[in-house]
Order: sequence, then structure tokens, then C-alpha cells
Amino acid sequence: MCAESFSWSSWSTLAKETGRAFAARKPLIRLGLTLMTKQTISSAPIRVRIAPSPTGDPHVGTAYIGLINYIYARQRGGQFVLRIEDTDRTRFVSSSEQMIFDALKWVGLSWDEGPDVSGPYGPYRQSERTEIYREHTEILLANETAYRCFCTAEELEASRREQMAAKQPTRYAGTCRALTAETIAANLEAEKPFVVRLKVPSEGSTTFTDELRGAITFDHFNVDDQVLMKSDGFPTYHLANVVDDHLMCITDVIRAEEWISSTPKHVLLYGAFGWEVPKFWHMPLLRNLDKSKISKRKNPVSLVYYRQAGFLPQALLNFLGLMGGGMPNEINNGTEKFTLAEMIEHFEVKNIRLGGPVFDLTKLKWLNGEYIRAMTPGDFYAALRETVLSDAYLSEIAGLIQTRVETLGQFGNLTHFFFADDVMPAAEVFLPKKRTLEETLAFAAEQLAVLEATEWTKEALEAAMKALGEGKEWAVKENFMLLRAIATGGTMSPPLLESVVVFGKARTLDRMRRFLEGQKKLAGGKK
RNA sequence: GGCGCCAUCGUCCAGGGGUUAGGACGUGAGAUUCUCAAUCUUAAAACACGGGUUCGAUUCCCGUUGGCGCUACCA
Repeated sequence: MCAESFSWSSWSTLAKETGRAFAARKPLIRLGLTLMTKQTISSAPIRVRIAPSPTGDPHVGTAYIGLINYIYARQRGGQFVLRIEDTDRTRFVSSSEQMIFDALKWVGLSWDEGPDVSGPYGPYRQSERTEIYREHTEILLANETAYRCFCTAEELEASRREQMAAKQPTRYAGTCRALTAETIAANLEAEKPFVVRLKVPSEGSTTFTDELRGAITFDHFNVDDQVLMKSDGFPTYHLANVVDDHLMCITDVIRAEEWISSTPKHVLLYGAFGWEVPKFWHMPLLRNLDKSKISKRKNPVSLVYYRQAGFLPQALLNFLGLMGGGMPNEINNGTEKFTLAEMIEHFEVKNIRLGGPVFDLTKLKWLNGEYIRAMTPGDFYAALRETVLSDAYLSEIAGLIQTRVETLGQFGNLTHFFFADDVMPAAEVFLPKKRTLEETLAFAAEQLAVLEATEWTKEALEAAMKALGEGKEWAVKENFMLLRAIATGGTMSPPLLESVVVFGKARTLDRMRRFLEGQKKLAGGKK
């Protein structure tokens, strides 16, 4: 384990920042933690991490933050850690972790420590560290920087509604902040479920340094008593993240901007444990064309999509490196084309600009084209065979059409949609007789929503599609025909569900979104 | 609503107290080409607004506006 970095001098500095009442308890001696002289994070080897959650497809944002972390570590001879934050069992997707590994390897970011390579600070999967979080929660409970809260979800919801009605900030009312020992004992005796909350000082403020923005201050009045430990015994992000970052000796927390407002909670937690605070770097958020935070509704965000659609990892990485700047302007004669190695050599994380960059597919495609044109014909062919014309893909498709052709030459007639980037059916193709355009598009949007949430197997898709049709009184035939038109561009195709399974979830959903978007633009144009 | 972050062409980036505000993508025009791409030439296109500070602000400060994020027993 890396050396404890606590010292009284840093502690008292922190005390001023975090509020006296909070700091005055000097919890550490009582708890018998090892104290060492001041040192370390500043002089320790650089260690950074990315901490994706396995809740679905690996996200471009993860690749972006991963890239910055990777570059930062490589430039300084530091370590780059991959930690899986799987503490939310309700959103957990079992296939997700492997997809994250695969996607990160695909783009070319390799990690020094992680669940699949182990390392000295494991385990690197938070679900395997629950005992650690439990112990640390005990520390906070003992030094009274956290408390048990027995409020029910309904009570909290009611309180929140009241606050909203009164136009007050919605925050925990503090009901359980000062429960007597007797009450707590009685509640525990009665086995009432509880969470553990951070006891944010009622006065004062917390200031921390964002390496890109400078000092940022939050008044404690605006920092809620964050739940640290859920009633199911799993920690929330905030607790697990701070504990792990400390235990894993992370020196620089490089993460997305959305975490700025919870950083004071994290700083307070470091203080409650008596730990030195790492450096914080908050990267700007990637945006949709409309400037909102990048989302799958408006953009392909799955790295699986980019791979299956035939983007080259080096182009994606290059493009990500363009987001926010960071590379010197004159590199490679200002062509904006550079490799990972060149980024490690020249990239300056300090120079990242703070406006959220729009993730613009148009420019990514241009860049990707540049990389494709620069390949040797052999490499280009090899790339095709590895992706859009892989043996695995081709043989699956072959299986779907064998009984439907009379000559091998008809292969292309039945399968073109598997190899096209976009298909856009005309109204006479997708619009069912007796249905209006409006209701059809609305139904298509529902298909999209349902399929997004459906496991990508024929059985699951069939069940989901039929359930949707029944609920909406759409005949199975109409329902499937609409999806067929959107997915294949025509009214005839190999078995729909099997085709869509082979084509892939990410690409199918993208095709559906593009259809909806295209129709919306068409409608707008007519007006 | 509250809190926080942010603000240069449509988009991604440079720049910086005095500049014709630069490059790239995209778009328009032209050239080349059997077509389409690619390529070449070229054009249009930006400092959100209002106050300061200053001889002089796009640049520094303040405010406004706008955008975004957070505001969960999600991360």
C-alpha cells in the first residue's frame, strides 16, 4: 500500500476549508490509523484511473476520458488503472464489462492494472470490495462524519416534493442527523433498513482546486448529505470512488465535468478519513450537435457502433484528441492528424479548453477517410476482412439467405443492407396502409425505445416486439414490416429478427434513430 | 427554481491590449476527371451583449444574456 499521506499541517489547512465543526473531531488517533509524516501524493509516482460502470455499451466518453488519462500517465511514466464501478446492481449489465475491455483494447488504450490483469491494489472491481467500504463506513460512523438514516424512500420523496413546491433547493431534511443512540439502537434492533449519509457541516464552505479552472468553492448549505452506503450494503459512487482512489494511490483524478458539483462531497470525505486530496482535472463534456451532453438519443455513443460501422481506432483516437484542443496547433503542419504516440509526445492536458466540444461525426468521417486513403491496398483489404466483411459476419449472413437464393450471384440482392451505412426507406415502403405518417413515426419511436432496452437475441426481441404491438393494437405484421423497412430499407428481407441480431444492436438502433431523424427533417422541410 | 462551470466562423481548434482575427471540417464556385470520390484553386463565414480599466479592447475586470452540468439509496 502506498504511504499514508496524512499530516497535521495539511489537516488543519483542510479544517479551515471544510468547516471547524467537521474537522475538530480529530478522528484518526482514536481510530488508530497509521499516521506518517507529511509526504507523498506530490512526490509519489503518477497514478491515474478510469472508472467506467458496466451498465451497457462502452461509451465514447469513456474512451475520451481514458485517452486523456492514458496520455497523462504515459507522459509521466505513471500508471494507468482500469477500475470497474459496478456498485449499482439495478443497472448492472453482465456483458458490459467484457465489452468495455474489448472496446478500450480496440482503440488502443492499454491499462497497467485492472480486473483482468490484476495488480498490487486489487481487486479492481468494486463489487469485490464491499468489505472495504463497510469497514470505511464504520470509521466514518465512529468519528461522526457520517450517520445512519432510517428515512424511507416515500418520506424522502414527499419531502422533496414539498421543497419543490416551496421552490426551495431539494436537499435532505436532516431528520436523522441527530438521532439519539437509543433511537438508533432501537431501529437497528427492529431491523429497519437504513443508509449511511455524509454529515456535511452545516456552516462554512469547501474549496478545492480544479487544475484547469482554479479554485472552486461550494457553500456547505448547497452540499447535500450524500448517501454513502445504500441499504443494500453497496456503496454509492461517492464513497467507493474516494476510498478506492485513496487506497489505489491515485494522484490525479481526471474525469468528466459533470463531477464538479459533487467534488466538495469527495473533498469532505477525504477530510473525514484524514487523507490527502488528489489533484482534480475536470474535462469538458462531449456534446451533441445541439450542445447538450452527448447522448445515445442524438448520437451514436457506443464504441461497439464505431467499430462495427467501420471507423478506424486510430481515427477515433485522433478525433478525440482534437476535442478540447491539447495538441499544439502547428503539429504536422496543422493537418490535425496525429497518432497516439505523437499525442503522448506533444499533448498538454493543461491546455484543454473548457467549452464543451461538439462531437461532430462529419469531421470524424473526414478524418477516418484520410486514414483509409493512407492505407496500403493490402491493409485496406485486411481491414475490410476484419470488420464489415469478416468471416464470422459473412457466414452468419450466408446462413440467413441460403434457402432464399437460386444462384450465388443473388447474394448481394438480399443482403445489401448488411453492408450499407445507411438505408432510408421511402414512405410507400415503410408506411402501412391505413396508418397516418404521424402515428407510424410515433410507433417507430416506441419500437426504438423498446429495442434499446431489449437483450439482443431473437427470443428476447420477438417477445418485446409482440408485447409492444399488443399494447398498441398494431398487428404483428404491421409492426414487423415497419421495423423491416427501417432496418433493411425494403419490404422483403431475410428473417427480420435474425437479420437484426446479425447486424448488431448498436448499428440497428443507430439506423432507427437516423430514420426518425430523417423523417423529422423531411416533415420540417415540408412546412 | 438553487448551486456550479462555460462563452472566437455552422462545427473543431489557433490567437491575443494595437492583427487584413489564422487553420481544419463542412458549405458555395471553379479546375481536373468517362462517373463518383480524391486532389487543386477560390469564396462566404466568428470575437454574444452592456458597462468599466486603458491612449486603445475580441483579449483584463464586473454585470447581463445564453449554453451546459449537478440537484437520486445512477454513475
